Amino acid sequence: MQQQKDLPKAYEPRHVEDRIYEFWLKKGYFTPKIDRSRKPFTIIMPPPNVTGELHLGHALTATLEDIMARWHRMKGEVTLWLPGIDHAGIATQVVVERQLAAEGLNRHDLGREKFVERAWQWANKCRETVMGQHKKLGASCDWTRERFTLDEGPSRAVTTTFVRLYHKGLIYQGERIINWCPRCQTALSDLETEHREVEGHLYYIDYPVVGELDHVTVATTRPETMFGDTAVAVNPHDERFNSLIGKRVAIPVISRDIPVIADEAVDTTFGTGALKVTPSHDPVDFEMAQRHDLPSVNILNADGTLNKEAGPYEGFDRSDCRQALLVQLERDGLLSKTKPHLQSVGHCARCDTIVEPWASRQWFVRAQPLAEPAIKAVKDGRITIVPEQFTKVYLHWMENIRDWCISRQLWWGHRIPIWYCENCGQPMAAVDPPEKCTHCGSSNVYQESDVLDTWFSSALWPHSALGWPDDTEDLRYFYPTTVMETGYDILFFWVARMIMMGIENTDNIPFRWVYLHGLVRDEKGEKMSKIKGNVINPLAAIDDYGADALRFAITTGTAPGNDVQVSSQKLESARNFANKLWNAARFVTRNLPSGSVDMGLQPGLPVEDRWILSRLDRLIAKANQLLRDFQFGEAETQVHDFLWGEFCDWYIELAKTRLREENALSPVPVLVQTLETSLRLAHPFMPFVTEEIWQTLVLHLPPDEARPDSIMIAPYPTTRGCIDGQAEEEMGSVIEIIRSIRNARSQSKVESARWIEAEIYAKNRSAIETHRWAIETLARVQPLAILEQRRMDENRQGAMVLVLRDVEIILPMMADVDAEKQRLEREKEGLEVRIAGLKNRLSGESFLSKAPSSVIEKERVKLLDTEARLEKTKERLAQLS
RNA sequence: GGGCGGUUAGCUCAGUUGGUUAGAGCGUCUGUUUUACACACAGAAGGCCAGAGGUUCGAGCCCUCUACUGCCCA
Repeated sequence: MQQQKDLPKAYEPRHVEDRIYEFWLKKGYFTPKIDRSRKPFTIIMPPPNVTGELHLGHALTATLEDIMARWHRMKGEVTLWLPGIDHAGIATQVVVERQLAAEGLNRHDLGREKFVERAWQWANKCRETVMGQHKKLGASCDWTRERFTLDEGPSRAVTTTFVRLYHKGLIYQGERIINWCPRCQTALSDLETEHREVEGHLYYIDYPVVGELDHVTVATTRPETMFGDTAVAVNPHDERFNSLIGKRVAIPVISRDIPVIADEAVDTTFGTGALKVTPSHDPVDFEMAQRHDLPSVNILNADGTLNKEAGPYEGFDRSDCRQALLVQLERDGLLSKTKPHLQSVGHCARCDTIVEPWASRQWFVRAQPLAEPAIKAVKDGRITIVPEQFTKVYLHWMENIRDWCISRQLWWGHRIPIWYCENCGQPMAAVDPPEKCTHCGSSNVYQESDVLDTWFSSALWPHSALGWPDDTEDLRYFYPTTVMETGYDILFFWVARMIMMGIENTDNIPFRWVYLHGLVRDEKGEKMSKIKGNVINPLAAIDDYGADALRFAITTGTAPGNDVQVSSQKLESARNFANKLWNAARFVTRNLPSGSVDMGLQPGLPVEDRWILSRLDRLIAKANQLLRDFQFGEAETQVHDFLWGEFCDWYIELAKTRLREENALSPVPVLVQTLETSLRLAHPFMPFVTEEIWQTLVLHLPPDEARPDSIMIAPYPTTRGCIDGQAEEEMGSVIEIIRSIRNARSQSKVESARWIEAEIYAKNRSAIETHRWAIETLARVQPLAILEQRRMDENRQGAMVLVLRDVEIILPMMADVDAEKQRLEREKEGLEVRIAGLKNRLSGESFLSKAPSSVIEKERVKLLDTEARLEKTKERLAQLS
């Protein structure tokens, strides 16, 4: 890789990212080498749709998966992240139909074959686009294994599964009420139907009783369905209607007679208590019709217009029909009441059209037998869902599962592998097209025209993407996979069904872990959508801020399963962090001597060196633990805080003073080691900037055979036993001294360039003395006297006295006496309050007997420290008055 | 109707076995071109952790109820 030895002043992602990605690709790092002696880490990417481009939700998915993949790869595990694309039946068909419409065509003008060809052209283009976008993000997935759900292999997995389930009796064809989208002209599953509360009306319509002057009033939200009524039902215990049961009433307008029946399911409190029964267009009515052996009358055409059953309203669109019918009923005096009513209306998840419940012959999966092992796998802990709260949601859905409508009246998708015989009419299920009917031998067979629900193939994805139904090496090695990572909104669509079908087909769980992330929202907390126009395009964000910044912005400071709000402010601060890291690296490389640097650490390192190495060790332990627990956001925060708040703010500043000092031990080896280790820690989160810096850094280091060519295959840091409590305490003290002097300067409005005089009294004088130069430089104090004991004889009225935990600082000529008195008075009060609290706690008998001794000890030390501080503060106050 | 979340600084959010004086980013205010970084540095202000009870030596965290709010399922 081309690498400049000097880094430009600001990090410029656009000059870096593509070059680095190409380098990784060329090296083949994304493609694992199967090693049967080692357990692999496998993620199958939940495939994005071929309907266009990736949005921020996809970017979040990809980033989290990449974090995991890179971490495990660096840990030396055989890592496979397998990318894929989903054919997205309805969604894609909608897109292609829209393109055709722009040319003044519809799909029937083209015919099925030509239409599917068009869809393939579109799909292939999208496949490229999506791949390119993932590359921009830095996704380290194995492109040599990329799969499309309509590829030959996955397609064969679909037909194989269908045929097996069919023969096991787990797939059946039947007449049921399904959700019909009149715009897409296909059946939908329950999951693809979104219910929304809509302000509608409840219409009270009078049905005349045949042969009498009486009538019965029924209440309905969908008056136009009355043409499909085949009964009026009342509750048998409802005395109001007792005399009506068994009589017949006439449907208004078309005057068809229907019986009045009694059924326990009728809710006497809804409407009038009399219910019109429309078996073809309502699920509850459908069941009631079966109980009473009522006929069904279908009143709709596939496009949502009414058919001949509607008499004068034949050909009307359903909504036009409702309006016109209401006018007529009103005129005829049959509409006795209209009142506002909040109702739940199903909408097509793809095109938002109101769906119609419609009795039709469709293919279904018998879900309950498949759900049982899927429930067990989660209950007995073979599959763990993170975060845990989604386990309940999963189990609740699984335990109440309903049969799954899998046939779609579309052209784009896996065609159902059922053939019918022209002669005997028998259906046959077969993976390969049968030559003749297995029942009568006729060669007159034709295939079912419907295709399968896209999610049917998604359900197989973890094993089909690895080669199933073939017994491939990939399948044997990488299955069951390790983690399924996706948004919680598709827990049912994807995860639940993958578990059902995975176990059914392979007798094994599809993945060990399920990690669910939250949804991406805009800065107002709203879901991003093209209609609202509040989408942040990931590519545009990468262009403006860099891929690392985008990744960091959407994953940092978030808890698993919680929604994330993205804003340009967040992207900006993420970019700033990348730049901070970049500049820290510039500082380090700039101070490297020409030629190779000896990275070796010598014994007897200065305190600040031992301090930063100790802090780094703690970070390493924490980061690994957090990554293990899927707490990526927190891991990133920790890395960020260490790099910015400890390494940059303190260690580099301290190192500067040493670099200026003639005989001081060079901080360079520790600078380099800390930076290099931090880069590896940060690499899974920010792969580009860390690689770019790392490559530059190693140019300065002595050649090392063992060093890999890329940070992405370098080992993830592990702890090295550098924890040094004593160094941490001492540096804590130094930092406290510097901070309080800076604070005092600022309060007293001392110009920042001015040097001021200071005296420090410290019991551990020699320890503080070691840091003399650091304190002088960073607090801008000179001359500085460091003494063991306070010189009691002195009583400088104008001095400011800072009382710290075990140090006192005198800043002569800093304060006006009154202000200083007030400040100390406030401080005294604060300390007294604390002491009172601590004393109170420590005098409680139950606290002393029940709290662990370590906690008690801590409180005691705290009390002693605070009392000492109070004493000194009081002394100073006495001096001033 | 059933279920699951959320409510912590002006805004967006962390806070995972209950244990210092509750944190970060952004924003605000005051200073600063201090040779890595103004995409920065230094300092500051800002919180009855929704409310009420309870458990505990000790509660932002556990339990109960209430309010508001979001989502999922019917």
